[in-house]
Amino acid sequence: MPPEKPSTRRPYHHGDLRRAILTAALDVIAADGPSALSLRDLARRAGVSHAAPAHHFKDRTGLLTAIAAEGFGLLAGTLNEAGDLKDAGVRYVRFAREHPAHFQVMFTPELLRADDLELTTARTLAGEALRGAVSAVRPESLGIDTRLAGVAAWSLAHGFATLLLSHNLDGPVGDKDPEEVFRTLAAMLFRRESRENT
Amino acid sequence: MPPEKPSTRRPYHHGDLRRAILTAALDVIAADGPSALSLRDLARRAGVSHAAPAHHFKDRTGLLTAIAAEGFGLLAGTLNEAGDLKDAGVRYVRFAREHPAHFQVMFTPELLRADDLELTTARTLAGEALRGAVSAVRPESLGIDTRLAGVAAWSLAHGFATLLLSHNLDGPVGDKDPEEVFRTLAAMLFRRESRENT
DNA sequence: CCCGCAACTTGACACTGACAAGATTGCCCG
DNA sequence: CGGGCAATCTTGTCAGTGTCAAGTTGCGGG
Repeated sequence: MPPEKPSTRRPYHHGDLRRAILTAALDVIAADGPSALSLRDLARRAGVSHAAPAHHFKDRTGLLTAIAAEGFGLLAGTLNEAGDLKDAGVRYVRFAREHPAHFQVMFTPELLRADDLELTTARTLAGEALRGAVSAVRPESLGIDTRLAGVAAWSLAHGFATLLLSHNLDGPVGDKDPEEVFRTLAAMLFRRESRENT
Repeated sequence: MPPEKPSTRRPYHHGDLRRAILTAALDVIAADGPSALSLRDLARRAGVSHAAPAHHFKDRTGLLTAIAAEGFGLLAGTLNEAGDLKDAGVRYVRFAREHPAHFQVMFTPELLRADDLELTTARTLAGEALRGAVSAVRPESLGIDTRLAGVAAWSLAHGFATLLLSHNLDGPVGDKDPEEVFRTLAAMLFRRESRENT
């Protein structure tokens, strides 16, 4: 008898196994962190054999590197749409909240293949987007070195996002909208000197 | 013959296996991150059997939780010695650089036993030290909510430290002293409004 | 002195990432 | 149109890991 049992029988070719494994991996990482990620578990979820993922990502490191590259691409995209620097910061925080798995992996270099081409180019793109947003505020008009202003803005946004994801701001921020809170912080950092009276 | 070969013969009891494993673990984590940590490897380094670590830490999670608790203790100690808030920030950054393994584990909650007593008390201590340093600047005199000022200061220091450890500031900061750079950032955040003329 | 308990060992099991070799299938080129 | 080829996926295997259970060793207090 030929294997015509289409309802239960899986096709030999998954169709889009790469995407399926990526999204499953993102779920696992968002829930339990990168250390909880198991290639065999992802294969089981996708209904394929335990060695199938290796064909798309070669490695565990390869999978995580692909995730990081995708993350930097997404981040660059949203940063490039930002109006001003404060908006860029808000988008940075929003990105971390909407893509926690990407975010976490992007900034854990020991999990990544540092010389991967897709990764490095995507990261460069995101870096340029960030620098663009910073230079738009003309920090030199505040008497501040542009590069330092960039580091300050990035540190503030990155620290806020990181603390948020690690549930260290649940107390202070409470149920307030994190993006709104961050807007206040950004205002603290880049307020003009009030030379005008009052 | 009695076992008098102190040079080659290992005693059955290690002496201070707990500390030995902790420091070995810190080395591994600082070099290759928490995911590279293997209990069996630590046991080998200490010259004990593969199950010996479990007696002191029960778990891999237990070991990491102990590291995090120790880290929060150290952090609380140094923050309590800070003169003002800027100094506290500098100490925060210095702590991250001098104890990168502790720092990384402390802020990776999915690796920790969240309800561990030692951990929660140490973390609370560190949190109080931080709040103390923030309240000392009387942020309300700047027209800023104290709680938000704390979040801002913490975010800035934490983001800077995190980006530093993940080698994301190697370009911008270069070979400059990171603590000095951070001093500049802190000054940006908490400068007074220059109401006085000039 | 001895006995109890903490520190450590030995052994086992299920799970994992990685590799090698084979099976299946879509599809491109003749 | 059909044959082969390369991409995709499977099966089998190996060393390494965390964790548990059960046994050993040896120190210190009764």
